[in-house]
Amino acid sequence: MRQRINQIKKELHAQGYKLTPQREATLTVLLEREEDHLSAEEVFLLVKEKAPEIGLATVYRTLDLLTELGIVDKINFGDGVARYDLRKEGIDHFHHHLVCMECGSVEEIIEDLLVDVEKIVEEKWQFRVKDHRLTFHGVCKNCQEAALKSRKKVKID
Amino acid sequence: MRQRINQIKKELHAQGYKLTPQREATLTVLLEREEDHLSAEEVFLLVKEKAPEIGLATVYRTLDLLTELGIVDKINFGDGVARYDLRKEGIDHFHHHLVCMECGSVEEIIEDLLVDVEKIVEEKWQFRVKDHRLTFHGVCKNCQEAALKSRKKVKID
DNA sequence: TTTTAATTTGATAAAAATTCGCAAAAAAAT
DNA sequence: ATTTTTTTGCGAATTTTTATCAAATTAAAA
Repeated sequence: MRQRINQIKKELHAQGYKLTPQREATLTVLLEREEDHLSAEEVFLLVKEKAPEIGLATVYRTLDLLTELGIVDKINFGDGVARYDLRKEGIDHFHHHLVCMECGSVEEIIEDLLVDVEKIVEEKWQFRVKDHRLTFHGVCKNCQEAALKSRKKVKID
Repeated sequence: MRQRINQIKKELHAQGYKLTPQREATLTVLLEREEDHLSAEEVFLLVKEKAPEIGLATVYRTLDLLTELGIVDKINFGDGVARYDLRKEGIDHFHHHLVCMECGSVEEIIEDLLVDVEKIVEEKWQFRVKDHRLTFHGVCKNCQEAALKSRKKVKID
């Protein structure tokens, strides 16, 4: 993790920005909760535990900055809040989400499923693809099983 | 267009809702600007031209209702506003977007590019896919050409 | 056709998320 | 040590969306 932060520190410096304590605290939170998809507010609350003096605006500014540098992805699942997602090391842009319509859970897929599709888009629409967002909405494994169980229960009753 | 509205009227009635003049005006706007991706505010202004007495809240309510019934898709390109997009007739969910990072234009693709990908997701992650959102970010044809031209110009200067 | 009940609406207030303005603090450059 | 630049924290302001509620509209019942 230290190493990862150092890497990002370099990227910041390369663009003329500094790794301030506030920015480091924010990054630490993002790293610690890499699996999650935190909103700015959520990041703020978590950072506050480490550095109580930090302001919400600073968190927003930091997240903006990291987004601009391509260190995090700003995503939106349609619930009215922006969420921030640390990019995996070495991976350009390929990472997708499975959003469960029942329980709201968000699972991540780190596999590139779109190589062929991108090729089609580039050729057929003459569109130079730089990045993409792919989200599937549906029912996760858990909820499928839960639904099955509760249906069985109803039958018994 | 009349026909399309009538079809939707039936869908509304089937769910116990009425096609009020306000709702019809909203639908008309959505139909007239099918190519665009209007925000609630934009829809509101356009509807106001036809029916000046309409309130913003009603437009929001109507768009919500239409979203719930699956007549429109609520999408979010990350610019902080929800946009609403009439679904094509007969087409379930397959429609994607090309968002240009230079000029902000949004092009629509009405082709299903994800049949294979969905199959993989269903199998590998045991996730029952109901819908998806796929957006490509990149540079549109126009901007590519413009960039080419301006580069040539610089060379001449 | 009048009465009654249920839906829908418009206006405005309220809420939620994000950005702005600006003086103070911190860091870097001179 | 001073000056300049960046960054921060705070609160106010903005923006987008939702909630409230009485009035208007529509459908149903009598």
